[in-house]
Amino acid sequence: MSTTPTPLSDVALAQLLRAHGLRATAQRRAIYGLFAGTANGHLSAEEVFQRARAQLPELSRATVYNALGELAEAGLLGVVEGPGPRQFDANVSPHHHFRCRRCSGLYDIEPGHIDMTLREPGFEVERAHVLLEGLCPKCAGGATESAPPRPRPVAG
Amino acid sequence: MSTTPTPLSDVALAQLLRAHGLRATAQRRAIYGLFAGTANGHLSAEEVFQRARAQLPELSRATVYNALGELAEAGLLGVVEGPGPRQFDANVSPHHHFRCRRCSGLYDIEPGHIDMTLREPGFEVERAHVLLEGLCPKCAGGATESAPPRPRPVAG
DNA sequence: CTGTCTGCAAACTTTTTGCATATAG
DNA sequence: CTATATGCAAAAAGTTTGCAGACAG
Repeated sequence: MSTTPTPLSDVALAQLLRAHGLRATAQRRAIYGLFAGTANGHLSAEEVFQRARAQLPELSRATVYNALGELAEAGLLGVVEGPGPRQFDANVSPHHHFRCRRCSGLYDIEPGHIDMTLREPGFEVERAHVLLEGLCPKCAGGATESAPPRPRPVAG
Repeated sequence: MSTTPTPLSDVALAQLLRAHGLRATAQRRAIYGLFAGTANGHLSAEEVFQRARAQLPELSRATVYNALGELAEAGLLGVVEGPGPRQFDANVSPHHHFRCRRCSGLYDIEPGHIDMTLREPGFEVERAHVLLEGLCPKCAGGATESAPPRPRPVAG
């Protein structure tokens, strides 16, 4: 139940960003630094905004949303959708999640620890949901790879 | 990849609702009828609103949201969270989902068909996410079962 | 320099809420 | 009858967008 507890230096952050094709702006460094630093953190856009603003009072929400989206697309952050605001996850290795119905806390669950009846002690699973994402037969077949990344859902 | 294709009668709908502790109002019958009728449907609140309004022009969105929430809580509908609007699912038996990155289509995946590399032919899985919900050790232990059902997330 | 990123403000989508009226049981 | 559900309208929450100016490379 943990992630890399590596508080990255500002230079290291910049390198990481560039290595992933992103310009190393102060905003992105601060934002990604929150994750790289605090490790196993799950943060919402709003939480990121609040914390990053401590270092960059000028920071705007739009930039936070942009940056988080880019970091996620670049593979530096994971995204967890569910009830309530989207959560961004410092842990990008394949793993799952447990969300508490009462406190809404989000916990990492290692792949090996899951057999649909969860061996992780202490957790009382009431509902398990697997959501796969990718291309459906309609879209995968013959389609010319290039389309709106997120055309407002329609549920086929 | 299917659900009960049973177009329930109005009386049957009413009975079902009452059996689950819900008053059988015209609105709820119309709304739940959409699911019980069209079977394997995944519908967003907005889609439900549009379709149900055909029968009940007075119907309001607030009522749709209320009804869907109650139906879900009663176990008559499943809920699928993800990118975009929440989807309500007529299929309440344990199963999973596949969402297409391109068209956002949502497909039922039977439990047996999933081994994290999906044997369902035609689907190209790019991302698999398991989200478990229930009570975490903090909340399960000693806690006096009674708390806000959905206290705005905080991600512990 | 030049293309990308930022901040601002405004819009948009989805969902929730308060309150008076209507209706199921 | 009475508690519960509805409709309306307004607001909240979360996210996206357009555009002029700033900054990384």
